[in-house]
Amino acid sequence: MDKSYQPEEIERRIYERWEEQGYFAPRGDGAPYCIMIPPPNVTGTLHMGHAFQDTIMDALTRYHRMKGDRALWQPGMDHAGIATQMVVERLLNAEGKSKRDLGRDKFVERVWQWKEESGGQIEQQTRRLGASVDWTRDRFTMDEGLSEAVRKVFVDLYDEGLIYRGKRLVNWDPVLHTALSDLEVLSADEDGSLWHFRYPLVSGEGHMVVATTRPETMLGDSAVAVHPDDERYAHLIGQEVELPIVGRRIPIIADDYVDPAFGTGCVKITPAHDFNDYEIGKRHDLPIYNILTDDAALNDDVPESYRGLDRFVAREKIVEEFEGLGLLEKIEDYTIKTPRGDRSHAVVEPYLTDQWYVKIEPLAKPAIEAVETGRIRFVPENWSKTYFDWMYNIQDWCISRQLWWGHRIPAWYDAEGNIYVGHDEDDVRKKHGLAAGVALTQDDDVLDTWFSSALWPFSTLGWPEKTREVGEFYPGNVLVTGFDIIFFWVARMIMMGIKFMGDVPFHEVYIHGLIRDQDGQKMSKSKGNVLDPLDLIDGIDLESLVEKRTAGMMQDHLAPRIEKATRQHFPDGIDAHGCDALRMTFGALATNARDISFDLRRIGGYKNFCNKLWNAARYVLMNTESMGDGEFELSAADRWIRARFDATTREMHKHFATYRLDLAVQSVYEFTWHEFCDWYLELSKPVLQSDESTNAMRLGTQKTLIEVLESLLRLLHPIIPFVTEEIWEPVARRARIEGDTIMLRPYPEPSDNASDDEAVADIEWVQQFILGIRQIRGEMDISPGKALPVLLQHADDVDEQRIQRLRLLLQRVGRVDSVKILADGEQPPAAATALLGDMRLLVPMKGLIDVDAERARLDKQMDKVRADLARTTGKLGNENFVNNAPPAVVTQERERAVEFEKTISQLTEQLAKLDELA
RNA sequence: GGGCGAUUAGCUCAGGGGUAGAGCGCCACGUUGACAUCGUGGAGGUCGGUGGUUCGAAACCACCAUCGCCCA
Repeated sequence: MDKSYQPEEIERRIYERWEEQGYFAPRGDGAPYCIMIPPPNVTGTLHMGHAFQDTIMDALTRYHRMKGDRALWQPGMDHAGIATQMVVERLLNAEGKSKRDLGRDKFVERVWQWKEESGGQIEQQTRRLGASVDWTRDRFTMDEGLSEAVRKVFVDLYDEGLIYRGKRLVNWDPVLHTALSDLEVLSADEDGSLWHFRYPLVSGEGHMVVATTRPETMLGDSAVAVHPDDERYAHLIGQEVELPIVGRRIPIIADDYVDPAFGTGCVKITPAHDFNDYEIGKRHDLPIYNILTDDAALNDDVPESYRGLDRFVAREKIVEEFEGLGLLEKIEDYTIKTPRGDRSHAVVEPYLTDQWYVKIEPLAKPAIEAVETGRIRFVPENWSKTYFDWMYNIQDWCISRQLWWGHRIPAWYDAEGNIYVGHDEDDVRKKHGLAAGVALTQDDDVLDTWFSSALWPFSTLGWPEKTREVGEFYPGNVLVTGFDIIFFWVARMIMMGIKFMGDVPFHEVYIHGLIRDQDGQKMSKSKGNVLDPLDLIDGIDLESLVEKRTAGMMQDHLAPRIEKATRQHFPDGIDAHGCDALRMTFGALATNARDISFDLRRIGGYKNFCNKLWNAARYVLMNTESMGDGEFELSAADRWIRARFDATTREMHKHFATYRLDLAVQSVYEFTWHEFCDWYLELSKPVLQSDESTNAMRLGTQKTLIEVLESLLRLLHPIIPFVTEEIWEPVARRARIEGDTIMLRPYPEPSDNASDDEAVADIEWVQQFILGIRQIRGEMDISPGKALPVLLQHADDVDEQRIQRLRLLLQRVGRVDSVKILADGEQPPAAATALLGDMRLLVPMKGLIDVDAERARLDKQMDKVRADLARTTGKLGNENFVNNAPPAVVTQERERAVEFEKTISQLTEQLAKLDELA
């Protein structure tokens, strides 16, 4: 073995072998365990969030696979309609072409080409992360099988009346020319104005003043509304105003929606271009005047001088004209919530179009119940609140998109505009008895990308065909995802799963936090703070990193700033850390927090951990070469480390069961480094190296070294699969364990044996002894190599026995040269002191120890103990405490007080001794 | 406006009614036959604020402050 762990070559080699050997496929006859990967979009490459999520899912899958479950981690990718179409359109634009130049078929072909590239990259990245997904079952949302599932669901829902076509106001993206669902629209405060317009009363008795943030929409006004209880305007209700510029007479109506305190209390009503106004229009049966085109320019239903103008140009012109007419009352600065498309970032327009909708309420009801009744559990539990809030207020889902990339809606129209829905044209003709001569054209629109994602838990398993997998792996066990897509995805999977499979798609939803940069900022290309997980694994030099972060920017002007920040944050580029170090970092970050700041400095520690493990293995292998058979004897240290391993195993099971990978990482890190390496390996050295030990003792320790290490590797494997696999092979051979791979060996189970209290107490005593000596050594600046004589005062029988049994450990590990028990009454020489229970460890000072330094050291200890004692006596002096606290707590406090007093008297005595010397 | 969350060591974060924790960073010493990607010792926090509940609060409750997210 190399002297240090070198991950690069090892990782690739091992992953290839795992995949070739088919280890990722479900196997055995254990209980099925299934996780569906949230399919990444084929829009590029995986980011830190994916890598984080993949690590969690892989750890869970490997854990369950090792526990003997028939584990399936289903991989796949999402076609991501709008997102992918935009990426490819941008590529085309860069070539000076548009999608219209290509036409629909060629364009879609081009997107498929892109999908192959991007998908290939994503798969390679997934492999580098060590993900044990079953590649043989890889799926894509636009595969034939999954498309069939989409069509069936659409047709079934339509036939049942749960999908309908309707003319409604939608969120219209005038750049992408498509409808968006509510979820795809992001609103943010932007600076704007509030314009106050005068609308003259037809009666000629003055005017009404309406306030609006959208002047241009006045061309489509159908009414002016006031609150029914608003006395200022009560007499005007039922009268009319004349709409300036347009010249249309529109009524003054009363509606509760109007807030009399806002502006003048008069509101212009534009049913075609505002969601609230649309509702009011419906209530009052107002005419709807659509004034916009698909591009959000004004259409031909407005006065001639406005036709064809962009909405924002028209706005200025309207304001000017009002001013010219003397009808502009005033303009106020005003902050408005501006809705923008989450992909195009264009200001979205409420726009009246024909769209397809899913009637959601009948689907939402059982989905709410599933969480209420606990058939689905959110982890952390809190997220169910978010889920409920949304589900109680859910709106019908607009599922049609005016895109080219996606599942074409399986609906056909005849010349009269009649709608026929079916799996394909033949099916439609058969179903409706349409002759071959009847011309049918298919709906041009495609489905919202989340429509197919909603079917993912069963479409990937082969549904609607009755495959074995559907029976076996549906429902899945847990969905691992971020809270940002609870509405987009989680809720819709639950609805569709219950509807079409008659059961929930999974029983637990583990919601993890979102990875942000070291400052808590969301990682995004335009901020230039994205990290490629592969760069953390393989490392990258500064110039390449700068190049990577600034290439292909949508906004070139940001590049210099990004370059500067990058050079500042990563002056030396990024070191290679290996996949396991990255995975362990992600594991440690998998807390319940919703935002996770990824600080590069954390990963270094886990790289060192891998190296530590590697070297521990080297030590174990070196020292077990000559391991024979025969009689063996376990020492206290052997028994102690086995007990500690057992306890750690218990913790690991608990942490996996509760999705606390952070605590799992902490437990196993602590055990590996601080118990196994720092103590046990050190304690094993005297046994292996001393002439005093017997063959049976040596063999006992050798067996313990190899057995605990082998088990430890299995304990760690779900989190750091590569290094554990690499080490496991020689270790397992040495331990005479069969098997080609650690990943199919059983996960350690805690033993049923009672914990080995005697051995634990022995070793804890040894630790206290050695720590006492080390403390003296450290603070007295005595070289670690210098062996010290130690005298013991007040040693009781137990101490004496332990000294006999454990002397070798004290001497070798504590670097103690001799241990001598002072007889009662024997006068000790001047010495530095450490306390171990009632016993006092004395290191004679002659030539070694500075009296003042020792006094300072003891004073410090004294201060601490006195403070402790004061707190304890304070408590005990409080009648309420003694009467009300649980007896065990009171007893504990009393014992503590006795301890502290004893310690104080010992320290006092020792300080007096020092004074005698001075 | 409604909802949710965060505030603990210099940094990143665990914890949780009974003596404040980890990793990283920092200081000192040290090449001890696994590991200098290391070892040993050490410094460092009145747990955001104010009230309340309690024998006891960093933890539970209320309010406030600051920051953040989601929904109108």
